[in-house]
Amino acid sequence: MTETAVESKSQQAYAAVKARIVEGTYTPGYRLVLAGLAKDLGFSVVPVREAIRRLEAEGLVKFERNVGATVSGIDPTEYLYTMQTLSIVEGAATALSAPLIGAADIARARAVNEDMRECLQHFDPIRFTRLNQDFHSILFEHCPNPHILDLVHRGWNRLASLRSSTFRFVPGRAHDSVDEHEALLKLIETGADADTIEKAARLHRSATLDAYLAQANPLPQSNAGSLNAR
Amino acid sequence: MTETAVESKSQQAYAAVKARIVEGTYTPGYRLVLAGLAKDLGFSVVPVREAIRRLEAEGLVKFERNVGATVSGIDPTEYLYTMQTLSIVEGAATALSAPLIGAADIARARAVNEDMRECLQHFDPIRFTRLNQDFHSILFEHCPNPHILDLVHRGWNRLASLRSSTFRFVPGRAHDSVDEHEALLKLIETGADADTIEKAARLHRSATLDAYLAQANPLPQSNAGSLNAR
DNA sequence: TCATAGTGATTCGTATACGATTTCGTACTC
DNA sequence: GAGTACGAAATCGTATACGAATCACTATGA
Repeated sequence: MTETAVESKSQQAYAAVKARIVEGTYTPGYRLVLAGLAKDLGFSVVPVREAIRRLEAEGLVKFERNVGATVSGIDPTEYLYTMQTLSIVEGAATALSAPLIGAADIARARAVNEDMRECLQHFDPIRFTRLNQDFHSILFEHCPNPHILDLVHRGWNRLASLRSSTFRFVPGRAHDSVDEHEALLKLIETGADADTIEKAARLHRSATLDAYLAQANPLPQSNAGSLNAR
Repeated sequence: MTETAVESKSQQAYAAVKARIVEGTYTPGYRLVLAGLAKDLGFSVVPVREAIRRLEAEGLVKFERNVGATVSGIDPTEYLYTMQTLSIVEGAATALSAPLIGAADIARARAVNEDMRECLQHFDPIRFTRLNQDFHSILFEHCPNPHILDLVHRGWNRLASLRSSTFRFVPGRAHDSVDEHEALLKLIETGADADTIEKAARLHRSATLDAYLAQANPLPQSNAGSLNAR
């Protein structure tokens, strides 16, 4: 009883390290030493090791044999890959979810989007990003295919760990983003077909990516990142 | 020197167990006992444990806390999820690869497809499935986004471990499949736009899924699995 | 006869210990 | 003065050991 139901130490270690990465205690490049983490958390190295390997599988840390683990950096290339992948799986997840999204969900999403619109005034990239995630979560969480849903979560996790908060780099994108959200809601509300919704959701994300690329790399590098160009 | 460069034991254990699963030594439902595997492979349990967790992350085995691991079964639902996910990521990977596929690749793919066509006579599902993977590999391996490519590989891995070899269940599908391959090649050859290629690749796979569903479940269950259904 | 509590066996979870590998600093030689 | 070889420190990789959780079986009682 007392229901300790405490998760395994591997699990605890995983959650703890992940939290510190996402919250920024461990910045990219930070060296994760097994023994150090173990002593810090009060565990032995074995569960910590397992946690690190899990984080590696998710791409939050890089691990090198006989050398050690470091927190993954904001490699712009990685960011591009992650965003592109996310545009595809999130688009699919949103399209699959659409038929299962009820009026209540739409209302909640719309409320969140209004918060975002307000947020545009005294712009706070962190808060805006959080709201953005809330918004999209409402749209894709009903996805009936757990594998796809898992891929979406992984993508968001990576973005979070990259601490990019794209909107910090491209504040101008925020305004368009809010408008696109409303358009997306309208599509879902009116029961648009899956293909249309998928395309809209995908474009919404790759537009953010393109905005980032345009800002990071002045030359208009065609559509290196966009799959839906044309 | 001598360049043992031997992989870590975790890695060896991972490869060994995975091979046995794919090749069918360990059939679905088979119970993977850590101590047993360890003694069998000559390692200690620690590396074996890590290998199992990796396989779990890839979905080849199911792991339950304090209970143990078993080889994932041919749960039809899992098959559906995997195929649907693969249709999406493989479609995207193929579309992204298309511009990078040269004439030589096309020729190789076409040769493989001819083998498949021959194979239709004295039908051998195992060989046909292998050729099928070869064919598609040529089409998506050039994908410049490593994340997406990784997702595709994982999907194929799962299918392999499920040992479904769909064509064993739906031999009638094989003929159409070969024709669709040729059509796909033509699209790539003529430089069709990414969206068209993606759609074709996706449909090609979901058609296989639909054939399986139709066979497994006589009643025409609308489009439970297909995202591109109209 | 069926339900339930108790007991033993099996297997996982984690700690500790030690060997293997890499890295970095230092001294030596050309 | 620059480059190389050697060695010590740091860190990972794996083995072994023991505690904890789960499961299967049996005995007991209603």
